Amino acid sequence: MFKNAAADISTTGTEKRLLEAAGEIFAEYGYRAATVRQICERAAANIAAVNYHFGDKEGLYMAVLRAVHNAHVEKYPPTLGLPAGATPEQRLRAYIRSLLYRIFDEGRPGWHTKIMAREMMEPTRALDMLVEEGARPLHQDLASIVRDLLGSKATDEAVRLCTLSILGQGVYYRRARPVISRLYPHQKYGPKEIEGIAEHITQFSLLALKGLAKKVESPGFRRCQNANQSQRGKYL
Amino acid sequence: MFKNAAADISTTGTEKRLLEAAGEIFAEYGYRAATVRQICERAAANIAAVNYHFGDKEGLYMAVLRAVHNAHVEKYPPTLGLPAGATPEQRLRAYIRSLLYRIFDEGRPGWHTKIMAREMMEPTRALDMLVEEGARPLHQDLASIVRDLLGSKATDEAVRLCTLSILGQGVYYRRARPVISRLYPHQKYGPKEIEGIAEHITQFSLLALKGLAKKVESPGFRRCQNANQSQRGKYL
Amino acid sequence: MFKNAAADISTTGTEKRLLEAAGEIFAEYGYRAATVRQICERAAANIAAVNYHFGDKEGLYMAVLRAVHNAHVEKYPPTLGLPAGATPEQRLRAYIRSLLYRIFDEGRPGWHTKIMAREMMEPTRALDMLVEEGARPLHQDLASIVRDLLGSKATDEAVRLCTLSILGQGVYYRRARPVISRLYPHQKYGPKEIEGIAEHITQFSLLALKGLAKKVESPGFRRCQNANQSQRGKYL
Amino acid sequence: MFKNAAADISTTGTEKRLLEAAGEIFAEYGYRAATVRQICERAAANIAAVNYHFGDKEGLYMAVLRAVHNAHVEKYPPTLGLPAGATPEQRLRAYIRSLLYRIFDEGRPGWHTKIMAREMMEPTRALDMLVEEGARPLHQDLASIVRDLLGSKATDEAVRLCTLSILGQGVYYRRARPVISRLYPHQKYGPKEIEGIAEHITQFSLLALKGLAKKVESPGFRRCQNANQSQRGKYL
DNA sequence: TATGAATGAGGGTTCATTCAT
DNA sequence: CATGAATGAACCCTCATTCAT
Repeated sequence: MFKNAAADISTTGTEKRLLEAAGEIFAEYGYRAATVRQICERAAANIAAVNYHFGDKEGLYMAVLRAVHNAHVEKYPPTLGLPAGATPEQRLRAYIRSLLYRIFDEGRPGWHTKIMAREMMEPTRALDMLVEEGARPLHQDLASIVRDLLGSKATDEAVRLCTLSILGQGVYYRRARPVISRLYPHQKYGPKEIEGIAEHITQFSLLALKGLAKKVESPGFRRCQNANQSQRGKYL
Repeated sequence: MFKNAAADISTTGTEKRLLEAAGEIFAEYGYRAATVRQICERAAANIAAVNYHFGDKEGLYMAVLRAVHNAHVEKYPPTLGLPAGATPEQRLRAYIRSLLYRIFDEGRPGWHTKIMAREMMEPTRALDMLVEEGARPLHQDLASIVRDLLGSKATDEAVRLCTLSILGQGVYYRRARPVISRLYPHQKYGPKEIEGIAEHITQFSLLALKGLAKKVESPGFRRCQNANQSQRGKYL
Repeated sequence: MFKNAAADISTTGTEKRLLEAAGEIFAEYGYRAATVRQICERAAANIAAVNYHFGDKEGLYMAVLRAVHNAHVEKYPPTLGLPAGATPEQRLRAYIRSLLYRIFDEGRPGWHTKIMAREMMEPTRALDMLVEEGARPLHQDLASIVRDLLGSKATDEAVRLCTLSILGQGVYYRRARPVISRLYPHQKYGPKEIEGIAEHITQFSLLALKGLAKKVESPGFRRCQNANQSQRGKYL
Repeated sequence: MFKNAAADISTTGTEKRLLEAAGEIFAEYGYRAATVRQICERAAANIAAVNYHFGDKEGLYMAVLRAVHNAHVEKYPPTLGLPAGATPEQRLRAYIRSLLYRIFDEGRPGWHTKIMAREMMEPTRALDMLVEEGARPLHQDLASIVRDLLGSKATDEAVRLCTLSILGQGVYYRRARPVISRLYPHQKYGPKEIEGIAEHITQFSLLALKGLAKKVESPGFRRCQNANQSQRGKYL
């Protein structure tokens, strides 16, 4: 059909510029609102270049996702650069800081977060790949930290719920930014503030996890998870 | 100009059907991708009906937002139906349950959440209204609960961070649903599961808040919030 | 069909307001660009009022033309208010002044000139009426003055050509106003300037007519009118 | 933006056909009433061709004006083909004949006159260009001839008024054609008749100018121009 | 390998007109 | 008599895509 039906390593200059431009524009305007004319213009390429190199608009979008994903894991490696014998607390803090820096990243890998957010809203066929190669490892990394902090008796469900609670706290800062910036107009998000937020989420989550860890060891925790409304009072 | 320049109580059948159809379609496809032709078709109305009743596409969108917002506050009143002397713990639980039911609501008021999510991604001029009339009271309600739980010595910043941490946990279930459902394909979200999630978030947050409340009363907490990396170790 | 298929004397309030509003708007925007909504809005009438009272847009236009024409002959009677024994020179001056005041009239009868100008550009079926009842008498009035000034030996063709030459001078000020105002931006057209222009056209035309009158009486004038290029030199 | 943002010499076949068709249709129906569908149909081009080649309808209109203007000055060069030592009388006659041939031209450059006439009625942004590049030189050419004939003592105002008087006589034949053809239905406008009209206007104007030239040299002419009504009698 | 002219479907919007009330 | 909701055709324009070169 067209040139790059399958993943292809060799990319010409035009192709690179096209990916670059498309990344910016897809991140900024979304898949629908972005136009190939706009992309080609910014890439100083011919209108037909998109169809020639990527088949169609969707092919270009997929290629952008692949490229952005690669750039992302390259800049934010899952190892987090921690020493081998790091404590769960240290690993959690490192994880959260990494997450927040990713979220507030305005540079090229920041496209990843924006495009990911768009995929959540209107999933395309690319979301499966992004989940498998991006989100799942990230979730599993955090889950293993959480498991270490909750203790071996914690159920899988408890680990999952806590994992989502931690991720949710961080991700909210991207998702709700338009609202937050309207609610607190004077708040800035420089490196210092990001560190502050990371520290807060770390503390907040550690306190919760440690509290839960205690409860897990006391009898009745499992029932508590499934408690219906009438039973709820006694746990608080 | 057109018929409904200002808010109008009397709505004809066509107008109602138009609002209904537009609500569904805007929620599903977003403002840009939704077409007036599609909306009119579903509403069994003429193409020109949008122009006649609402001026243009944007006017229809604003009217939908108004209607959806009204239906929303009607179905989920901010009072939460709690008795006067409810404890902060009870109020927090009620708040979180209300939030989650709102989030998982698939019916008409559920459009509110979907449309709100779309506004986050691509804010229109309507977002200001939605924030002022919807998000701000919700934030303030939760913030006052958090303040009660943190104690009077807590700083405004601490209250704000904790408020966002709680909201983030809940909202994540809507935002990340496409990812979560891929990570845990067998998970269902019936009333029982929603209750379970609400209970988890409540417990998680209460443990964290109570832990923080203790720290606030011990000297050094303020420094902790602003701690830089080198100082961080001693708080854990 | 509709109410006013034929000319009707009795006009309700709505009808009058509709004619009034339509006159202004047709004069300003032309038949095509004018919209019935705009007209009805200005007339504070219902949208359907045009169809009810005048059948359709064209019916309204015709009614406007009739009304404007009547108002026109009422304000500018062809008698020009001259005494019985007025000399041809006096009659010519009066005619030209009347013509210019008509042309520069910005009030309601001024619509006549504007609408007439539009009819020239895109004649409708109404033009026949306007010519017969408006333009023809005006031409004939001027032609009789011209005949008196040229003398009895002047041919009909000479009279016609001179008549058109005089009318053309005056009408040019309306037709070419956008150009003239760009060529001479500082020129104003108050009563004083209009008098000046009228005086100029009168002088210019009288000198020409008197010169032609002399030639008519000298042999060879008839040949002059049909002269081909090679013969032309000897007349100048 | 689109292809022809700036003036472009190389025009494809489609572009030429589009200009051709647009010229005819704009001249016939005017800017508003003309539809791009109609134009594209006549040009055997796709609807989107207008957008591609000229940006939008207005861009096409501007391009038509440029093209028509160029064709116009090419066919009717301002030099008029007169020998160097031509007398003012000869230059006036040549000017008027050129004007009339332009006015009665039914071919492509004739669009110029029609479109110019439409611009007068509903000026667009193009009128400025047309005036500067078309009308102003034409006015100035005639004004210099008039000045030669009136003599050096004539005021600028007198020159301007006489210039407009001469132009008005000629232009009237286009503007009022629908009326004139109704008043004198048997009149034809072949080359012979056009020559006759040109000769008449030349004679008419020369006689007037010469008469005025005499007056200018007699004392009191300046007062005559500004004379109010009570003073008018003594000049006739 | 790359271009730019050309395409056709579909976008939102405007308009004069009609019809039940 | 008069209304206003409703209609459908047509408007200009945008878009991703294709094709001959």
